[in-house]
Amino acid sequence: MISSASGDGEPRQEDPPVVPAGGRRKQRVSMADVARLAGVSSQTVSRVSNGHPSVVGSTRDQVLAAMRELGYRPNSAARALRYGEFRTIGVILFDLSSTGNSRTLEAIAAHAAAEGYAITLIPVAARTQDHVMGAFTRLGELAVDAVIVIMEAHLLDTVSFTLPPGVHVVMVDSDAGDRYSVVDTDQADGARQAVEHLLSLGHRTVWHVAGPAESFAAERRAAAWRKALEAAGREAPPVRHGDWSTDSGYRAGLELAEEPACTAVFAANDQMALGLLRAFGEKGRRVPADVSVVGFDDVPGTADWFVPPLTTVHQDFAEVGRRCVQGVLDQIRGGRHSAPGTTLVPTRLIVRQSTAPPPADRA
Amino acid sequence: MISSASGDGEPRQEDPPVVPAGGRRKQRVSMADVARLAGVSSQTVSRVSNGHPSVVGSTRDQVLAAMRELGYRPNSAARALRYGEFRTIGVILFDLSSTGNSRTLEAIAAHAAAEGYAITLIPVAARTQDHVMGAFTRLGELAVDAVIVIMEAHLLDTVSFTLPPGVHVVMVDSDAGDRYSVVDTDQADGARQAVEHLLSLGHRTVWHVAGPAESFAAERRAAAWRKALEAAGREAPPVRHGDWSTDSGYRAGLELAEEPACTAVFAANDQMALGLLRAFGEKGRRVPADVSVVGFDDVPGTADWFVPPLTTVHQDFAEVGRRCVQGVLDQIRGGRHSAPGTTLVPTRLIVRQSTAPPPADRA
DNA sequence: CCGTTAAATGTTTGCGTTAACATTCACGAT
DNA sequence: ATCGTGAATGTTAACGCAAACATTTAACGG
Repeated sequence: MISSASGDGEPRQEDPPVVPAGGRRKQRVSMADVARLAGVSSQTVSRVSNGHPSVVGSTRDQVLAAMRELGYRPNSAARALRYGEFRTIGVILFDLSSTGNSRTLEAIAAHAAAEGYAITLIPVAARTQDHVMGAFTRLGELAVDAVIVIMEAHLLDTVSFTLPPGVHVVMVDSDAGDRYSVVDTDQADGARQAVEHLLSLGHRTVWHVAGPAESFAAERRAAAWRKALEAAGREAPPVRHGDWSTDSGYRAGLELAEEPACTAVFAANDQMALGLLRAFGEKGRRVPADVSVVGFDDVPGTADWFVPPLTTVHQDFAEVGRRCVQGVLDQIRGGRHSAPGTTLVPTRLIVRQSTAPPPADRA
Repeated sequence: MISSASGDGEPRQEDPPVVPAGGRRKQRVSMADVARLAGVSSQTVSRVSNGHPSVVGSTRDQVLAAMRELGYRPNSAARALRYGEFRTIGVILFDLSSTGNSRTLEAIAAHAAAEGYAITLIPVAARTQDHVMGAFTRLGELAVDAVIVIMEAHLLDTVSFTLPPGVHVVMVDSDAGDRYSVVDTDQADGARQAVEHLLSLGHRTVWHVAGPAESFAAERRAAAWRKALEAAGREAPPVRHGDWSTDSGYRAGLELAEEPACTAVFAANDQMALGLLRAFGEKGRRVPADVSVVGFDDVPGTADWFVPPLTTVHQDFAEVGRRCVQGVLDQIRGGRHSAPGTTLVPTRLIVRQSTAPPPADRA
């Protein structure tokens, strides 16, 4: 019995093997500790830890055993200090409540992880210059090699100065393509598809419920809507502005229901389209028999469950996230900084049941 | 393509003054650099940087000026190495696509930021032991002082060993309250409120569409539903299991629509409730005249826009996030580890228009 | 004037890691 | 034997910061 020396055996199962007895002990195990136990130098431990080839098998095994026994894990702060990089990407954003943002973030996190990068979140409390400034200040003190900014560009104009040197940047959803590296979904083409779909069904023109005026995405969609109508030689009806919320779409819908000429509406997002559906329903305007509605976003598990299921423009947020990560990694690895330019991720129209030809008397 | 439509053409714009001319030079400015320029020792720079009192005004100003001129920012890796802590909290989660998770994360990020902590995201690619294990392994190499785990507990059983020592943990939505520190919404009480509301309207009993069997939250809600029925001396009808998706709710709804005795349904989340509404609509069962429906979650901007607006149990995700951060900070500051125990965040029933007394012939 | 004290600043050191260089050792060629 | 040669391992130094300790300076009572 090898264990006789230790007095009693330890038949008890090791409950939480994780907490070192004292609770507040020396906590971290360093290479030196492992080296001591394995009877080698800490450099050898480092080599094993990094899979360096010139360590003979027997030594490697000893070191690995010592690591396991002590529960060694490398100290990433020391590593970062040594290498001068953190292998971390910061993400600055306003809110996660929009599907688009959270899905983009999810994709960013997944791809960054695959590349061995961690994601640090830098939330911005409110949409004010002050808070944005604060976030960028915090960013300056943070351990990140690059930043992905998910934010309307106009809020950045006054703070771009404070972007710390040596930090690479990619923006999402921005019109700053002339100054920064930008990834965006092809808003304009999505809006064009929506309008052309409705026109091809026989509608005279298409009404538009836009997002808030401060939003670049909203502006883009509105501009493309107008352009597509002009290209087809149709008149553009007056625009209603919402704030992305279901409620604002509802209010716009109550107004539009009173417009007898309105047979087709393009809403700048699905939430507002939902509000439209509700308003039209209450006003006795049937969708799609009397009015056709197209949304934007294709919120999964929702847009397809509207009554009726919503024809909408699908955005590929996962692809946006992927390209963001690709963008910052290119910058980091290439040593370049923010090469200005815009990458557009295609959108596509998903035709469901909220669109149909206009009523016969208005065709 | 970049639409240069914004063609303002203002070449007068100041370049960021921060980048040292060479563009790609030694990049990082250290305390030593600042010290040299200011003509002081690097320790004095350190003192200024940390607001230490014993630096005379004139010296402080000199140092601050030098910092500004060089664009100095402290190296958090060195700081972390020195202090032995990272001021960072890791968050492990499966997906951000559920409203609950993303809202919880948002609250966590906001409160952590307020406390001077950063958030590092550790996404888990898929719901398999392998992937979970992988995430925890990565976690071991990550620069975090504590971890918040947003995940069904049963997936953790086999991996709990690998929780690195010295890392504090708080779990969300878990039944591991006996082993870990857990924060959860009061699922059971929410379900109880839903059932009692329906019974008080006069329904004989309440049917239930549960979440997937693996989910602890689903199990809790189902158990509380059953208990509330029993407490009222009612029979519990057979449970349908969905998978949280709208579609699974729809399928369950098609079945329930064939049950003439079914006048009240409690769905384990809003998505499935939406599917129910749709199925009942298609089958000619009016909500709430023929059947009452209650959901769970109160997805903002959505549940209140269902047709009819959904009576549902509101979850305070922001509060959950807040308490998670509070929990890990208590552990970090108190030097304690994961004090087992569960904190429950209250839920409350929001009565809208999807519930009503049962049809007269079935009261 | 000195000595004492405290305030302001400087010097040394080590946090954990790894690149760069130094050493040891076995072995085959001379 | 002796000397390379190269593979395996060890030693040193530095990354940027701040605690601990050391030094200088100013102020003041005797």
